[in-house]
Amino acid sequence: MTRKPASVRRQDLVEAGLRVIAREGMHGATVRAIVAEAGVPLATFHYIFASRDEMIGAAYAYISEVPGTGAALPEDASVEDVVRASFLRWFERFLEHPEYELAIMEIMAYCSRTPSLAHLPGKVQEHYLEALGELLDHVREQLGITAPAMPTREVATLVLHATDGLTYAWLRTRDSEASRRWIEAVVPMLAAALGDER
Amino acid sequence: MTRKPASVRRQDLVEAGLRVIAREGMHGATVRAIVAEAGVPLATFHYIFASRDEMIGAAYAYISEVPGTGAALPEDASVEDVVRASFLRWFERFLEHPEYELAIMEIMAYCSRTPSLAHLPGKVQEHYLEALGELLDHVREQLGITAPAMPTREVATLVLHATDGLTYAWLRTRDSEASRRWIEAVVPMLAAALGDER
DNA sequence: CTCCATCTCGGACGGCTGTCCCAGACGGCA
DNA sequence: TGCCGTCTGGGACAGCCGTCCGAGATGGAG
Repeated sequence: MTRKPASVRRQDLVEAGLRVIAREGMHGATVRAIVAEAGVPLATFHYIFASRDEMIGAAYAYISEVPGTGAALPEDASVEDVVRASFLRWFERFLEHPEYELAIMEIMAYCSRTPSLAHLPGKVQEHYLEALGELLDHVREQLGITAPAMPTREVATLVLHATDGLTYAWLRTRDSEASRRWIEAVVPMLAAALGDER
Repeated sequence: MTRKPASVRRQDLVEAGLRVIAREGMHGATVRAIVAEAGVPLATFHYIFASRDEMIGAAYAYISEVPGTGAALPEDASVEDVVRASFLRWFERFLEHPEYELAIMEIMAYCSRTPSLAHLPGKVQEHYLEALGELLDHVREQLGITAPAMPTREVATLVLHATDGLTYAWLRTRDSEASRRWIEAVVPMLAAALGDER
């Protein structure tokens, strides 16, 4: 086995762990399955992590560091057009790897059940809201919105709840067409909150 | 042990299973933990269920049979008032046992990972939408709404996504005040969809 | 009362789990 | 070159897992 510093091994294992959880679920993500995915011997795992829980926590924290969807806006777009395009782009990316969103949901549930990890979901949410807020501010600037109907933070909350609701519902039904219809209905509401007052 | 017909034992075990999942999570809901909760010997479990998975499926199906929140409307209420009151009542009930919603989320994830149970989440969602639709029609009738802005089914979808989003987000943050603020922002949108056109 | 379907229940099975120990191999620095 | 901190990796541990067996208790039907 090629010799690697612990920090690199750590990231390898975290990424392998996420792949296994996405493929097999939290139930099948045993230490042995993860080291097999990473191609390292079993004992390496506990050389890097004190426990399996620590690794799960590291994986959950790792997730929220992945960057959001950067946006490239068309020239003469309305607020509604921009919101629709952004939301749909997020959704299409979601559809490429829905099992990852299921994995994130499972990890969240596991963390909130585990005392030593219970603080993480709140931090992840905070990270989401911050990243979303920056994105929204950027969009508002580009669209020349000067008298917003709602503070950025509140709009970010609105959007996050929307993606959360869509994620949960889609994972139950796997009905992408229904999801797109729902997006179509929600976009005007989000656009109204993002745009200028009245 | 008092002698009971299999059908009653079955329900006992399902309810005990739900209690254990709500308390310990799917991870801790072992067959042994469930029979201990129900107060029956281990072998009884496999006398009733062919496998643990079968019991999980039965538990998930059992959930969607629990009735929704019946509503008692005030006399001269606006559409918005009714929507707000209904949503807040649902939320207060949610807050009484949030660990049950977490349990349902975990069961949903587990089912959608397990081939023999993968069809259940879709059925549960269908059941939700149907029950919600009936409730909404009832509300519309009482409020004298004759030219709805949106078909019932679509409004039900809107509401379900809203509760899903709130559930997911609250479970991360456990911030009830933020949730109430979000409800306040969403209620007008839902009311507009529920009420008469324009 | 007798019979038999139904239900109870202690115990055991192999397999898998997270964690740990310890000997050994590597490779940068003195 | 020799040393020593860093990393590798085989193997083992106790414990828990889902599932199964088979003998015994029960109680309503005939």
